[in-house]
Amino acid sequence: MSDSEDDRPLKAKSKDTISKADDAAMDKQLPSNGHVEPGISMAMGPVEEMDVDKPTTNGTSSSKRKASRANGKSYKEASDSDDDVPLQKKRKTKVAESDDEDDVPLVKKMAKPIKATAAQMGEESDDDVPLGQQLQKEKAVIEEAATKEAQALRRQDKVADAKRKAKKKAASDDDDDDDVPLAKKKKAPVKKEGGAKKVKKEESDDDVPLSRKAPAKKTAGKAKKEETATPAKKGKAKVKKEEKTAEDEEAEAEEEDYRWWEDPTKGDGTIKWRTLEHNGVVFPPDYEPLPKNVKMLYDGTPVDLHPEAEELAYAFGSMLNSTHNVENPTFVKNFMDDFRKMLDSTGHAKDRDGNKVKITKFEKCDFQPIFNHVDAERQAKKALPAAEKKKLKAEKDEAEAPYMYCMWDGRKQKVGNFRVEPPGLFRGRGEHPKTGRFKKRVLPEQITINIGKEAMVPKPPEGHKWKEVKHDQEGTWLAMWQENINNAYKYVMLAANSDVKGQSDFKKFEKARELKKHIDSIRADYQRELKSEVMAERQRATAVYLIDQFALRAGNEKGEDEADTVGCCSLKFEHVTLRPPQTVIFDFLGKDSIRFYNEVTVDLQVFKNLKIFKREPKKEGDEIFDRLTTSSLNKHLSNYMTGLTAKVFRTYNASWTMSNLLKDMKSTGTIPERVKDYNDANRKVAILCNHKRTVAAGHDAQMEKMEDRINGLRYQQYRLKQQMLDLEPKLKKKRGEAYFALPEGIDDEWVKEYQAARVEEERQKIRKKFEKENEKLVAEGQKEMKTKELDERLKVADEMEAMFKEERKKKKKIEAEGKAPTVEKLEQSLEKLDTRIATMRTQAEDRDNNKEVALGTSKINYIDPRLTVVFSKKFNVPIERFFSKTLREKFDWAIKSVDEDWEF
DNA sequence: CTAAACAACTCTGTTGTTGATGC
DNA sequence: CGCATCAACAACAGAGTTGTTTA
Repeated sequence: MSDSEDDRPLKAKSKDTISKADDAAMDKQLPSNGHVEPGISMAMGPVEEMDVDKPTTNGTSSSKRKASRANGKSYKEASDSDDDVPLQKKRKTKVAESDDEDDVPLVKKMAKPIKATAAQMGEESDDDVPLGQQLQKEKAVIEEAATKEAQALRRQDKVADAKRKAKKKAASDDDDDDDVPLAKKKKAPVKKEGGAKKVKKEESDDDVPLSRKAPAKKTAGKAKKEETATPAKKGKAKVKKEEKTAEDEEAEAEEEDYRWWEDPTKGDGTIKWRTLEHNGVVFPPDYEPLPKNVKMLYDGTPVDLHPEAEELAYAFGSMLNSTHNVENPTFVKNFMDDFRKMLDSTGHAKDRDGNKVKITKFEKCDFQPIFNHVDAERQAKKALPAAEKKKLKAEKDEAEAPYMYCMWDGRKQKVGNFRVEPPGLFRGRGEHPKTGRFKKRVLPEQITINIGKEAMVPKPPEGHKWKEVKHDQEGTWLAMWQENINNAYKYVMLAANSDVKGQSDFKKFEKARELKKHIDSIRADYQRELKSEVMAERQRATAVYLIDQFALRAGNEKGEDEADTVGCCSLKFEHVTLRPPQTVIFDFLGKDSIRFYNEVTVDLQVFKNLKIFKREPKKEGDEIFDRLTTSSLNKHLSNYMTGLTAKVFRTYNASWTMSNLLKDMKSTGTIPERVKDYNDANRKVAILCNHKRTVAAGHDAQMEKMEDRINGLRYQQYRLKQQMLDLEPKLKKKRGEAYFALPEGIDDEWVKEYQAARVEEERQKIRKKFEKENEKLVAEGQKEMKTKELDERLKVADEMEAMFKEERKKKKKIEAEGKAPTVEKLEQSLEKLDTRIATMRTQAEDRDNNKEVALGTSKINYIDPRLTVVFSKKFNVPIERFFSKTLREKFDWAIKSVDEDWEF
């Protein structure tokens, strides 16, 4: 097959269309070319329902999905033999062999009859619904799908129409009240102006029409409101700033009872603010050259460096303890490249006699002196008296105070990241090709300021000027620059607890909730399109399936100079392994180079499709979805619902899962237990989203410690039992040998060690106490105690040791302890130990389960906070147990807006 | 008309700091 | 009660997604 028209001729591509014969061939489980693992069918057992997901028509309700994900079992017998059904619509759009042409225009494709759906629906059986009901349901769904499709078509036309109009009309701003997304309507004309403006500089800003017609009209109501509110508040805010005490802050919070989420004028619209005042950014401190006596060595010789070059050496030297970086060849190579370049441009290193030293080889560089110096400084800083530390912090806080807040439409708002990122060595994540390169200091000349037209522009540092000052009301950023490694944009924006961020967060979750209304038809559609003869369509349907079912990310294309990671659309041949009959194994690096590994059971059709997409001549390195891009996917999704994109599915599925888990929960028990119930649900969502973390360094040790403590308790139980025997030997017969035996996992060796540890512990305790008392005595000017006294005291431990020894020798004769011991009393202690062991076990399990799952990300970004508020109210757990202070501020809107009946 | 570039925003795990806890 | 330890938190900066503009 020749791919001559393709830009990347080496990449194999799928055919345009899939013939019936093609499809049929895939049914014979030829080990063919689809990289299929030999059949290992998994045991299939009944799967318990985990949530009350509304069953969807296709038998893949998300409840089953989740269950199958959780226990790795399939939920459906392979009963689906769709390909015997004649696909009557053999309407080939192209000759099968002509490759690489564009696909049929979307409209044409959409017009395809939905008969296939009907046929398919008929054969798939939803095992837990009676047949009669099932058929009815299916019929309804098919009809719905038909309507939806028609709607989608109409919508599409309209959008296209609107776009054409917009182009013609340019800046004219009349609204026709159709369902064309607002953003799109507005964006086109307004951005035109923006584009033109961009060429201009600050001084010509005056001729830019600030009062753009459209925005002015749109926000008229809001503006009025603001006019009355602003002056008063401004005045107060200023007074507050002078002496901001805790009480003031509180009073302010109380009077600031603005509920934007109830304000109908807030929300969409592209104008984000009317007035904006802020003080710009904080620059990192200038580089302070190292003291004269601290120098890096080259080939054993201390060398002098130009301060700019020294800054690089400093950057490398100060992270010598991070072997992960410093011993990474890419990191070292990139660093040395930049270091040498810097040396070339700033003049070479010199030895103490002023002779040039050409630094070339990393092996000859010794940064240890720099590290030692930095480390000493760090220690010194750490060792500073508390008062001193406090003072320094107060000074810093005061210096930064002006940058912490801005005035946004007259309201005081917290700024998120007002500090310009300091220079340093770039640490990409995963195997980033640019790791180790020097991220340069950002100069004011690179920074663009975005601020209100009337506001005072913050002064750049002495002798500098800003790159540009903008008044872009459509942007929510206050300042912006580009970093030199990837030319990535960096923005200074508001903090998460600000109104704007809250609003967009709110919108995000509302959008996810809206998806609920469309999800059934979307699922029905992709089920049908999984069998489309048009390759692009089939790939798209399969991708949507994966995104919906397994919470994959969209997966944009990535460049050569980025870490090699993928998402759904960019999955490659080697990332997906197929194991008949219908198991798919995903194994790839996703965002942040986090491994995504999942063995899942998929619909037979999906399995077959993946096999087709992997067909020859594709091989490792080739894309599975070669006819699909994230934009085409999102474009398709947006036909169902304004603003629907791949990422919305993640939000939707996460919140929907959480919602169902919480709905069914009857959390009783203590508050910690209820919190744990919540966290368990949280964890399921985190696993769904593949939110991982590296196992903490001390985790294993920690687990061992816990295990040891549990065993200690179990040994205590054993001793108690032996004591019972001491009191009542008959018990041995009554309860059986096993009852009195050493617990499993504990042997004589362990006991010996355990006892030795106890004895040692006791000794330490005594010594410590002794020393302390002595110190005190000295401090009071008295004589300290003799070592004899210590020895005397240590006798307690000696006795203990002797007793243990005796015990071990006699074997199983342990005398009952305590005053008036009875079997009953011992029994009681035994039970107490039982509960302690149980709680400790769950604690240990919990910790172990959590070792590589990060709960925070899903809590902060995916789970609708209102669900947490509902849980908190329903089960009477203070919200503080779930949301930290900052999170409570971020989710203020959620905390104040729902009662316990609210549903996602 | 694509593909790359530009732009702006969300999401992500790690790191440094802080506050609670246990001894 | 003072101290050390450790977990929880907030800050951080890199890595995605999405949409628009330009070559």
